[in-house]
Amino acid sequence: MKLATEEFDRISKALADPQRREILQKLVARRMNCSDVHAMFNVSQPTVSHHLKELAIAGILDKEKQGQFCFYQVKADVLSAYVTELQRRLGLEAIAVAPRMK
Amino acid sequence: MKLATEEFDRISKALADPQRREILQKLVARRMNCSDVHAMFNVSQPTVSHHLKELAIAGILDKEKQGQFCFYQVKADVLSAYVTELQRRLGLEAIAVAPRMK
DNA sequence: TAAACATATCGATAAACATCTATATGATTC
DNA sequence: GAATCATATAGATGTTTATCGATATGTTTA
Repeated sequence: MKLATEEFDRISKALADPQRREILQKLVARRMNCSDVHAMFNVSQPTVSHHLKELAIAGILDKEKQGQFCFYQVKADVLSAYVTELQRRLGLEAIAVAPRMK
Repeated sequence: MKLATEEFDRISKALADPQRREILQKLVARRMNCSDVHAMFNVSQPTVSHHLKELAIAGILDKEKQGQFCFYQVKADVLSAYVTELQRRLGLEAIAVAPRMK
């Protein structure tokens, strides 16, 4: 998977906010819905919703509606492609990067 | 080299601006001074100076004064540490990441 | 020493953005 | 169907930030 420059920059921006980065890290550990995430941080529910949306728009979260709940989970392949592209742009040799096993 | 969270976040922010990212990429290719960089982009000299400063503060550029010139070059070890830490936080297995040979 | 050059800083401006409260929308339950 | 719960949207606010022109500072050259 090859990321276009706009996608790459969008992801970089999505990762640049510490609050959003922390939310993302929680979702790396496990798939969660909005209120699960909300319960983990001292920010309002709309703020969480906003950050999840940004991460989803950037393409690194998958959004899945189940009844009244809305589950978000990381797209490991996109994250992997991002890191690979980052290494390329930074002139770092990537010998290999693979998604962690479940 | 292990990056603290503040250093990590600072680097993430430094990489998040497209203009700054492009400047950084030029410096990955070769060490340059401020006016060399300025000549490559359609932004003012103070803007270039500002971005270089941000990248240096984030710890990913080394600043070396030579007479009236000021050379900047990437710190490959810091970039490498950043990518490794990013992989860790994103749950991606890094099999190996090494600075490119000169 | 004056002029030219390289870089940094100052102060201003406009845009982006993180956050909030209030509210709307949609799904479940009693 | 009314109340409750989950999530999203709207609108406002304060902060950060990318950018600029003007200028200061320091270095080289004529």
